Amino acid sequence: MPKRRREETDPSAGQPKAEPAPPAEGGATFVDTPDQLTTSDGQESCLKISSWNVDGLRAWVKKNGLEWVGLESPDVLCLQEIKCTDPEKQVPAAMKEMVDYPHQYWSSSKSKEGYSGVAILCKAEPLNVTYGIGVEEHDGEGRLITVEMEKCFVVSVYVPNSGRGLVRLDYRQAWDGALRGYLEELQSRKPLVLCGDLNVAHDDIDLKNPKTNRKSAGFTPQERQGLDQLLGLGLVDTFRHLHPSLPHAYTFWTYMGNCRAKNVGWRLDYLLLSRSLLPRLCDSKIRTKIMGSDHCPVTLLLAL
Amino acid sequence: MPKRRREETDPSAGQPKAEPAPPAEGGATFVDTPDQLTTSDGQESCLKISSWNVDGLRAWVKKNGLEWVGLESPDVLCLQEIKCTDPEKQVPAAMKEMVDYPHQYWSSSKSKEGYSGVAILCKAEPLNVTYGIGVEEHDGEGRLITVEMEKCFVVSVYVPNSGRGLVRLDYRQAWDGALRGYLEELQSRKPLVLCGDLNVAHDDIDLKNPKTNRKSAGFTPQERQGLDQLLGLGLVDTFRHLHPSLPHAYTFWTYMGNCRAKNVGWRLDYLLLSRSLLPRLCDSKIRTKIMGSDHCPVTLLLAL
DNA sequence: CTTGATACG
DNA sequence: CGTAGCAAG
Repeated sequence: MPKRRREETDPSAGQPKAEPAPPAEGGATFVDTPDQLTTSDGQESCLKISSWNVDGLRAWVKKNGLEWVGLESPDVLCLQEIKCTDPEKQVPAAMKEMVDYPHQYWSSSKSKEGYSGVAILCKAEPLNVTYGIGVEEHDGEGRLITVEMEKCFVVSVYVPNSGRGLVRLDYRQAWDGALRGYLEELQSRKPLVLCGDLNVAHDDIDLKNPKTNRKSAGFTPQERQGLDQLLGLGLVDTFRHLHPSLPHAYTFWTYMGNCRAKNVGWRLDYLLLSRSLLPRLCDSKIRTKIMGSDHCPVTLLLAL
Repeated sequence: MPKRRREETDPSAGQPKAEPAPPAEGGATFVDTPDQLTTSDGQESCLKISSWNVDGLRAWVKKNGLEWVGLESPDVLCLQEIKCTDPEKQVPAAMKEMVDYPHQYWSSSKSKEGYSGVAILCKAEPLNVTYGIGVEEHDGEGRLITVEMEKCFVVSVYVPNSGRGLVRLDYRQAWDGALRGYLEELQSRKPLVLCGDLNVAHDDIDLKNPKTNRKSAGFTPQERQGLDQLLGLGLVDTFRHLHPSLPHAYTFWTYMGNCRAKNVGWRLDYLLLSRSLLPRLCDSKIRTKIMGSDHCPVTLLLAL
């Protein structure tokens, strides 16, 4: 019997998931079922990976983001948009001193102050850590860190936003291509988990208002095709794989206009898994209710 | 018997003022005695003028600054550092619609956004209103408004800060000179009351730490001499006139380091009165306890 | 709407 | 420390 990561037993474990039901108030959302702690063939989860676009690490810490980290207790925590130009000095002590996460890796934007930036925190020391995608022109904004584990790579990524008026769509497409090249090479060595804010809703089901957003950053044909091509590398959108037609499941809501209360959101945060690891997938969760940013965290459970 | 401005009778009216006594907690401050509502020869106060550096009008309104205005109910209210680039649009409606103050005059910085700016609000319509000191190079930052009343001019002024490292001390001295010229001419026509943030502590008694601030903006010999020269025009520092050696009486406390709680402050806000009106002086008050800005308001009572 | 950097005090 | 502007999302 594989080692267990906690005491709890889930009565619904192994049962098929319930599909959507309208909530009592606010906009429609999906039902948050209990975590599935085993694979379809009964292997138990032992690797938990979470990802969260924190929209400013320091503000997020003040809003008790760390409390959730303690409760979720992932083995690997990927963060995006930390907005710390100098992580050494700017990351709050409470974060740096978390006893469960002695292995912390930070990357920040060299060009713009207080912009972008990603991190990976690990309970166990990884075999190796690398920063960026190895292409000078795409590695100045602190957008990617890779940690190498025994059985896989884990990547924390913050894909560039195409901007109001799509002013940065061209750059975005260049980035998407470069990221693809990087991941293709990486995956040729070992399977991988790509975690983070891909800044694109893949399909109509992945945002509240697909009709009116076909020309908006995050839902242009170009960006959607970029994700298509990423999946073409043999990466699986784990959440959508488990819930092929589950609507109202979003990970981002703009702060404007009370969108979160109305569940007017976008699914921008993904946990992509190399197809070879799909048999090891236990669950892929969207922690819809967790507050602290304009994004919510997502969590992957693997029997690895 | 002169007309009365309110019902209240003050039991200590006509009595000599009590001088300082250390407070129970926090730093030493002066005892806030009741308002003196008559002149030394028994004429009753009928003109009340208040001045307040609000350090951002919109934030100050949110902090209920208007509530104090309603309670104090001055005939003329002078404000400084309103930080509204476009008063028409940016002054909160609650302010513009105050029924007691139908006559409102605003001036804002044309050069820097959200910087400086002064105002005068009147219960009664003034005979005339003018903006600035009539010198082009000193009238771009919204630093002075003059209203003409029957018996006097009332001026709301925000004197330029000399800045960290005294980077603007030269400009400050030019301003001080130009202000002097303006007031000299004004006073030749009618006595005046100069209200506002003169951005200088006149003497050692006017700030908590004179020793360590001799080279700080607001206490340089140059700035202090500027105020000397202003007084040389025949203007009386009304508060100091009434309390020649009263220490710990400040109108400004930096937000840094909890200075207000410790009464580590500066007396930067003044109510200067043409000497000819001195017989009409009833009282000059520092409303030390009134919150809403890093300055507190000051109030002048005249039998005019 | 919210973060963070900047100017100014 | 706090206000107000800005860029970015």
